Amino acid sequence: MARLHARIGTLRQLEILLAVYKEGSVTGASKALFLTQPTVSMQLKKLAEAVGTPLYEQLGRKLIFTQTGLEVVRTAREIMESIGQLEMRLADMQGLKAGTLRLAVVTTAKYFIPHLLGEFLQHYPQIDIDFKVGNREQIIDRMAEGEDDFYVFSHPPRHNDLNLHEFLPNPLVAIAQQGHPLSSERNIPLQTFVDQPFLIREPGSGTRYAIERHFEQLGVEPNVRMTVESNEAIKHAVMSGLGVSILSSHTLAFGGSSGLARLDVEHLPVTTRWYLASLKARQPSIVARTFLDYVEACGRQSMISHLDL
Amino acid sequence: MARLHARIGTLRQLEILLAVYKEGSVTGASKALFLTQPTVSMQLKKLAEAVGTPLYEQLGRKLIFTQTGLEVVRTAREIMESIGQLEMRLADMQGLKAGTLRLAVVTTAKYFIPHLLGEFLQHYPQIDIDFKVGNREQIIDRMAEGEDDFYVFSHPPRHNDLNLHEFLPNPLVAIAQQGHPLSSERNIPLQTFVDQPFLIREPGSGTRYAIERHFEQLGVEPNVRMTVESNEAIKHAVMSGLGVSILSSHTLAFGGSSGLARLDVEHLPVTTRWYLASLKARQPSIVARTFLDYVEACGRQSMISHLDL
DNA sequence: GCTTTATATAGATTTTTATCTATATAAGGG
DNA sequence: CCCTTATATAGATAAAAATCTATATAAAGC
Repeated sequence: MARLHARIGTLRQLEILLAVYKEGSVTGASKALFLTQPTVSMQLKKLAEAVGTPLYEQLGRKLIFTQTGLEVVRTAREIMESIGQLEMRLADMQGLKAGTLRLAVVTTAKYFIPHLLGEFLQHYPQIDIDFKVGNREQIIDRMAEGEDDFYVFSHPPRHNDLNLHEFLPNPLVAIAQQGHPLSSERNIPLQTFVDQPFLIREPGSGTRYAIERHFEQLGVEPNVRMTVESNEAIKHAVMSGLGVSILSSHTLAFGGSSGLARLDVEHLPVTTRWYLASLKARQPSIVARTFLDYVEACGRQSMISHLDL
Repeated sequence: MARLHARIGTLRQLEILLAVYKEGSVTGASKALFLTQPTVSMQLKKLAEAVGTPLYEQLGRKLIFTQTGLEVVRTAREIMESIGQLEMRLADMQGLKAGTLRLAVVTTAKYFIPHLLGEFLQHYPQIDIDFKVGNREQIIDRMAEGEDDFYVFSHPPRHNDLNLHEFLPNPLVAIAQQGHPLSSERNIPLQTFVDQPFLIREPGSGTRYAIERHFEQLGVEPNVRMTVESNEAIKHAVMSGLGVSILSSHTLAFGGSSGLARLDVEHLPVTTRWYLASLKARQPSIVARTFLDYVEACGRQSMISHLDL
């Protein structure tokens, strides 16, 4: 019986295979791993030789994994998972709070998450953070890969295989240019507000989703003049008088409301919440559990105190 | 982040660790792996360095695994299991009947199992066989490790987590020295038989277990003069006139009855059966399934045809 | 058609892994 | 006490693994 790795390759080769599978290309994987493309190509060749069968075929610019390749990818994942679990168990035994916390957050959460993380890291300086930002739809897609500890949404998808931890209010408030005629009025009729030129986030964003639902329930339709793919761009458009909008208070916190006025409109703010979502199928690491404990114990209070506008 | 195997060692080192754990010693493992003892010692040292903690301590001549060591053993097993599963899936995909069939059989089964295996291997020459022999008690102990595809018993333990496949009759017959006064008699009274000097297998053996139970049910007690730990030794003792005994027909098959006579005793032979037992918790490999199919389809008939005495 | 993107192969080099022989040290058993 | 059993360490060597630079070939895109 041949030595084990003569039959299945080395751990390094399996690592490289997973990177190629993930990136979808040899060149992409080489960049991600800081290697040259020929290194990756050669390692994959050796792995295929060890296994005894081609792992993928090249179709023009695309790599098409063979069934064998997919099975080897699966096993490589299992092995990496076993190793990851070992490291967690060892860390547990050592009472170490070290490792990587992986978060994927919707765009609007990027305004407060770094502050929350900063405070968390003061307590646990050994923890690394891997922090990805995307709109709601992108984060939902990313969840399918299951590589993150938590996903931060204000409107999590309806899933039975998700753990949801509500952790913070996320009020969506009406804003206008500072000095706007409506800015000095109280209890502005909603219809007056939505008749203004209205700026809204792109389809797929949680903020747009919440606004559309709220307006639908109230039976009003905003006078949309511009769809904008960034909270910052919306703020600047409002500041320059292009229209009014509704944004999360979080985008306005930490000094983010200069040049803007909050409008007092009936039926607003839209009351939403922030959730930490995690996959039930994913065993939480110590780091993940530590973060969750921290958020519930003190991170929440700290973030709320920054929401006054 | 350091390269994977810098944190957990190489697959080879994990293989070696498992051998040390299994053999209980560095020297034992080196023999099992056909390596020198210092090689094994060095590889374990490197593995402990990769993991960052001692894996075992030496207490005089004994190795005591640390908790960390046990966790690494566990992960090594998971990894080997994943690799084993991959190989089975690949073999499945290739329609290959190759791999290793692992059997652990009680002593008496060693008389026919090699013949059965020989015929099986003519059909599937790519299959390797790993074949262990022990008495009933030893095989039951071995089952706790769950490393074998099948365990061959005539009296399997009563377990809910076992699959049992009855596959062959195992008649236990009375024997005496060729030319013995009783050898020409028909329908010998049982009491006459058990009054002869009686030779019996050692406690823990399936044959002894079956005989004791049968005699208990019939309310007789054999005149035991010798306990012998081997079927062959019993046969030779009987041949030289030291007494009579009861042994499985299988020990007498394939030319194994020269110098012996079978006695026609009332209430004998004891009718027992051979079982292939497998653990429900263990996913059967293709090879295991193939063997089971073979046994049920033709191996059984072949073995029965050799039982005429 | 030309340029860009993408993988494979060749050749070379460095580093690492795996293993051996020789020896030292310690513990257990008679 | 001496011999045997057992692991660790030192030093050396060969093989394998990992990686790079250079180049060839093919397909896609403009």
